[in-house]
Amino acid sequence: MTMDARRERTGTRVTVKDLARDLGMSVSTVSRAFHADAVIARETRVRVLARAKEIGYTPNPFARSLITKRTRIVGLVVADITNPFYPEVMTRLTSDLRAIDMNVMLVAADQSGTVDDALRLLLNYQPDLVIILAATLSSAAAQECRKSETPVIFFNRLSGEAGSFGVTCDNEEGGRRAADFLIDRGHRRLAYVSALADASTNVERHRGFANRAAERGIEAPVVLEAGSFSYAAGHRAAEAMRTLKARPDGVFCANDIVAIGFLDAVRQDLGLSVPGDLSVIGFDDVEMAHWPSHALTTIRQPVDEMLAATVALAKTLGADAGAEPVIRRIAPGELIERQTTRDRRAD
Amino acid sequence: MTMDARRERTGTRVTVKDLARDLGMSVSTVSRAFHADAVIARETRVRVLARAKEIGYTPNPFARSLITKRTRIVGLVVADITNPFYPEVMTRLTSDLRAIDMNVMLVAADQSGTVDDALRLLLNYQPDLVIILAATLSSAAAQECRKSETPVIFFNRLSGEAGSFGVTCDNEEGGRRAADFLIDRGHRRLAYVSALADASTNVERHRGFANRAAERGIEAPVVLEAGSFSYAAGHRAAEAMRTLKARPDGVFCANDIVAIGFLDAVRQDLGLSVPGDLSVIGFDDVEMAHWPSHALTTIRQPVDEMLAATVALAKTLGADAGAEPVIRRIAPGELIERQTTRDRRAD
DNA sequence: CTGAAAGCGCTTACAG
DNA sequence: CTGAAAGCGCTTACAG
Repeated sequence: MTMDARRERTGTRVTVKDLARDLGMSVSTVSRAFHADAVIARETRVRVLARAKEIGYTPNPFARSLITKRTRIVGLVVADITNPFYPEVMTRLTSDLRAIDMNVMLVAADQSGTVDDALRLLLNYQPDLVIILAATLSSAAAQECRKSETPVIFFNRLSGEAGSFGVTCDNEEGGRRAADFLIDRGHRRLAYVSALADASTNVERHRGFANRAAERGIEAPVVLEAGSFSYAAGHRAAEAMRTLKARPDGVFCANDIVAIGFLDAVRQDLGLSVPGDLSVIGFDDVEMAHWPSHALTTIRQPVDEMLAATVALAKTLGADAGAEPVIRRIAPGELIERQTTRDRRAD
Repeated sequence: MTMDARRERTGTRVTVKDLARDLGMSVSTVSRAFHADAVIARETRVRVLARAKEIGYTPNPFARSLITKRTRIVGLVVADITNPFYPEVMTRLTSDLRAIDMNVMLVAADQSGTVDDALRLLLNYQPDLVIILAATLSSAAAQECRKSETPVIFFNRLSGEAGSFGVTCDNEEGGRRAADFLIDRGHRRLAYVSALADASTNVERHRGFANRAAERGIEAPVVLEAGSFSYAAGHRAAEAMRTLKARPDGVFCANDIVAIGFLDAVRQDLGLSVPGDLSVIGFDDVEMAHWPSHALTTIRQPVDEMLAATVALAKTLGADAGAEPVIRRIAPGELIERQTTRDRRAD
């Protein structure tokens, strides 16, 4: 049977068998050529690899994982995609992971609640690793991961579940810096715009902000509830400011997108001036924060370092799925002063 | 051997064998219960499915695809992620595909050029279908898809390659509408801000705009080269306007993100007023277009319909991979008038 | 260092 | 309608 006839019969792919026959070697030998740590003559490996390239053979990953129990698939679970911080993280993570030969299977959760089903299907593909972006897991879902012995990395937002990995910014420190920045510049009536109430990022940023204010003898920051990490939520929080007896002069928002929604509403609907009447600080430094239309003062999220830490973790877990769970907390980047804050000491 | 001991030995998963033994049936029968079109007694199927649910059995998709040659994987290739139009498309596509039981394997191409390698790896996983978002394929890559008989759908941006599927907006019609809108309101010196020069979306929008202007006896629109679909590119195009002898009074931008970059630069760096000195129209109606900070007049991209068409196509191709290639062109949504355009007839 | 054989978890003709 | 057997494309002890 000619090679072409064979390929016709078995679908369109070249298999080990084809390659072995072509080279006059056994299937075992051919297979070994593709495993760096396999015992095989140097010269044999070279011949196999060369010929494989010529006829376009590449091992079928499904057949391989059936035996090795490793799939080189990482499941990426994404929810809150309206935050412009995530698209970049997603794509960069995907290409960085590809660089260490891991493939990303994407799971999108439009509404919270659907994550569970999606995750279950994902788990079917036996990912070597699951990375959760911008979401948390229900404890049922977390348990399924544990049961299938799939390590989970929470990126940015941490989870209460024990036994999982985490990579996050030191959000509390970020909150403290925001407080210092405002207080140093003469702000005295602080407010925090709170996003998703129990997201770790939200809680920690608030805590750092409030604690630092207390340490410096400033009245506790008022909390304006936005409710989620979105533009619309920031908008709503500004409306809520109407009901306050005393207007805050320094506002720290849970993140940039919330800050931008807040800004737009404060200026447009409340008719106030920023930074004239009040200063606003965000968190993340997403690209649009530097656009002149927003020019938002904000704290940079150390994305590069977070990404690097995540990939390093993925690599470790690739070698040893049973590694000890660890939370990596990375210092926030600098506070970037733009045009939504000003010095009030002369007021 | 107890079930638990067996699960210990074979990793952590329950297999057909386990379930068959548990039920006192053959492996074949159990397998048949999971295929709607298999010949099996109604009652048997019910029993199998019920017990499967109890002990958490679900067929291993890898083992299955080894035989069926269908993976239920769709490869999603994404490039230009800075356009906020895409994150939404990506996640919605992912969940819609999940609804028809297809899983998304993500490939990110940061730079053009890397798509080829990424695609090759993807093809290894034998996706039933590849969807290309915001990118084109090199002809080498396109040929690899053909060779492996993997259907390709181009979403939004079309490709010159024959034999592939396409879902796009009727961009030419969109361009015509932009021209009519501006001309009807007294604009006479038109300009087009061109993004990626040979992207089909860019070419078609420009063509429709220019053709309609010609039909209505208006001088051919000046072309301002932005060079890509990004904020920074729009910014550059505004700078390029400095060298023009006559300033345009009506500008149609290749898409919203380019328009926003253009707007910011026109106002900030050129010190011009929009819509006072000139009107600006975008294309897409991304979420931020309605933020008061931009309030961009734009043409809505019919995302819902495009998504629906893509999923329908995916379904068809799932049933019959050899379906006749087709390009679906969907009428653009309405032109939404906001605050970057005004009526100049009284000027 | 290489090859023959068993087996990963499934599906699907083929008998009965 | 059900079961035994072959086989999908690989990897990996086990001999030699």
